[in-house]
Amino acid sequence: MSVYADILVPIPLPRLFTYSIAKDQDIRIGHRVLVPLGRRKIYTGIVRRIHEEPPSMYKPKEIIEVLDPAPLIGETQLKFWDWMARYYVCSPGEVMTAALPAGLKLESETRVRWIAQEEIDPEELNDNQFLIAQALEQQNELKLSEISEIIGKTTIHPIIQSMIKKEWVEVVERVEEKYKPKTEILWRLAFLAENEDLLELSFQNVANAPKQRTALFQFIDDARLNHPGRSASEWHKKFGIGRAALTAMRDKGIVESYSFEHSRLSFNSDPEEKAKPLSPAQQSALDELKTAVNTRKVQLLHGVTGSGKTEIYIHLIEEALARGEQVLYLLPEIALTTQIIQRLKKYFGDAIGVFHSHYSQNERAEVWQAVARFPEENSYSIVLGARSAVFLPFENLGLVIVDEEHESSFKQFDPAPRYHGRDAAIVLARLHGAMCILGSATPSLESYYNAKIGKYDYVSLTDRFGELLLPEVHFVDLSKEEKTPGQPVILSKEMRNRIQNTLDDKGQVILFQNRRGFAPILECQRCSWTPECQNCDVSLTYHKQIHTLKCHYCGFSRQFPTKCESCGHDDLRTKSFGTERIEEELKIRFPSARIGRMDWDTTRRKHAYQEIIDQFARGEMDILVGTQMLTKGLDFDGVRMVGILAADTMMQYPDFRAFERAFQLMVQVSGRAGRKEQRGKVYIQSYKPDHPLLLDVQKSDYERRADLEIKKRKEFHYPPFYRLIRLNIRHRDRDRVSRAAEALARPLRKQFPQEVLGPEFPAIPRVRNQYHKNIMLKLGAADSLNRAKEMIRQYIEQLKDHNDFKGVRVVIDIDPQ
DNA sequence: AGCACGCCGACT
DNA sequence: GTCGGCGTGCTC
Repeated sequence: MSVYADILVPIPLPRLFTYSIAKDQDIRIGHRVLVPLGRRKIYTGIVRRIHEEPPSMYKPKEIIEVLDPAPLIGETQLKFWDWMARYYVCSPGEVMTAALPAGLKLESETRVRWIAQEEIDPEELNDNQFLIAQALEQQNELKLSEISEIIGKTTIHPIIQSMIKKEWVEVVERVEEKYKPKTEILWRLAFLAENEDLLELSFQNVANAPKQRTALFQFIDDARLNHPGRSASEWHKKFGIGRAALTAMRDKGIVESYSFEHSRLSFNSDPEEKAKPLSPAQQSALDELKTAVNTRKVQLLHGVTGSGKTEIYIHLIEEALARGEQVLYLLPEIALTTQIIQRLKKYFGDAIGVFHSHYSQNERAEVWQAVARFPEENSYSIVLGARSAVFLPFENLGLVIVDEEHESSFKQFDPAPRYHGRDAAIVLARLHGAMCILGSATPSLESYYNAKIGKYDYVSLTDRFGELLLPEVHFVDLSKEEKTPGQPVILSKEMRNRIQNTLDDKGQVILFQNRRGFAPILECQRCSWTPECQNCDVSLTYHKQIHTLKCHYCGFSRQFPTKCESCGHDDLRTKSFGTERIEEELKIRFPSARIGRMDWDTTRRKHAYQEIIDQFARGEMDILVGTQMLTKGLDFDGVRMVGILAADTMMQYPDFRAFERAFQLMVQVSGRAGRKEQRGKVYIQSYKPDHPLLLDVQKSDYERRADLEIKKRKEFHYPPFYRLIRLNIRHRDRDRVSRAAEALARPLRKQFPQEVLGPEFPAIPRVRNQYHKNIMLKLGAADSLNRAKEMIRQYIEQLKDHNDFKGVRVVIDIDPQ
């Protein structure tokens, strides 16, 4: 009886493929295998099902090789992958691509090789063939991409085919092990240190060479301590033994050099500290959270900045480790700084692994393996990571922490799977039966609402630890500011004075400007009135080309107003300014101050972000200007003052989450002021200093603001009351996109009346020569999410059958941000 | 995602 | 005529 396996391959295909298993192959579910796919490619696959049903329509190919002795992907992981593909409506292959580090995904590469024995008469070759032949003389083998580069063409297959026909070249498929262990050449004693005879002989051999004699003593000491050996550079630096002495000793047969494989990860730091005792408030929060050990209900920990959430996590982690369980600690990428890593390493030493998108593929493969080894030696029981850490091979996960859970950067945007790290972590915890804790100083409305209706438990920690006081929040009224016509006020007079005073007192200043301030929003120069959408409660965006105001959410558009509809003033202008401009202004206003900037542009280099933070922390900078990067996980003791320069643009951003985000950002930035002893000061520039949102920020009244926003969400049919699905339609032809989007929207409107927004061009309608259009679908509690997804799938299928819509791509984004 | 196949406009 | 670009469909 033949046995078959359904294999998952890392390409965006809707189905699994069936292969036959050879008699001598020991294959189980979750095994990593090598399979042929298509004419010549070879891919890494994962075994999903083993059965004895021979396919009737085709003859299955055979599995080439089983890559590991034991299955690499566990049962729970496979279930998690399935959930993700189903929930986020993507192919299982796309999930596999995201989940498995590239170092563990072998893939074949086509190479062309010269095989003709005799010399070929150049007359016989055409130009392209000549170029390839010439290149193959230099290099034995060429990749297809290299050939395409050499002859400067994209279509190269016919040329290669013609050369194969003449038997000049052949193509070979090479599968390379992508993961490469890091190796180092070490020097050690060539024999056992217990061998007295050889020792004696060796000493005679180096009698006339003082350097070698010194070295020999060290080699013997090392050997007795089971030291693996030292590199040539270490011999030189530490003991002054040069390469010449080493090679001389090798020639005499005393020492040897060998290649030593060592991990990129270090397993040599032990915990230095025990968890600190908790304050009464922290202790009671901890006790409340621990009820989840039995209930397995998601816990929302609402703890203001400085309340010591991390300490509580440390206690929970200790307890999970004591139970022999693994821990996953998720943070948004930008909050994953060395500050938090080092802090946790102090308590847990080598037990903690870090997983980051900045890591190389080899490092990621090693972290993967170190998690998989659990609970053996040199393995990770705790992982601190960004969202992709949810894919690590946990077998016995007992605790999942998602800190800064409100951060929208937890959502993967492109490519698929477009998953939310927090939501995926909650599902992962449920699959493992693990405790799940969401932490934030400003919880997302979704989580807060879930806590309100009792789906989650709500634990609040409102005292700042160790007498820390909430910062004092003051407003600067920009409407009272004298201004040069046509120029926005960047730094008001009062803001400049406050900065000067802080600098005079040797305090540091943080100035915050949301990058979103670039969205062109129309504003009255007298009363700061801004036109808003009649359906969506958001500001309209000015579109210069068509001189129209538009809502990016529902697509509503209106004419450019001739005068302010609030005060009748006729001077309406678009306003926006960014961090770079602020930096310039500061340099002019405070020529002697040392000014730094932290935004997307200045942190693109690999360590730039860390360098800026370190410089600022060491007090080598007086003023730091930046975007929301400043809000995350940074504790600076010297900061006396925080300035928020454009509170209004944050609130006017055309998005239903604008107020939620503005509140979160302002509260989080304010939290950077005055960590110890001194009460920090926060100054907020605004044209509407009496805006209720700003007053909530001033009082740090999260709950009032959240309750209010929740009411609005309910009224305007937004999450958490309605689920959103965004359909993104793309094609090179603008009109075809519009027609296809309309054709897709029509059946949706019929099926879900009132709840289809768009189709609309996004703010940037053309990206990389592709036009985009979005349809937003809102699903109420009565609608079944699965039914809706199935329908969308069908509609997209129907769309593709239509001749006019050939080549139109539709991307589905579930719970878009 | 690759890759082959086949259609069609541009140049030796 | 053939070369090469590009759209379309298939991969166990």
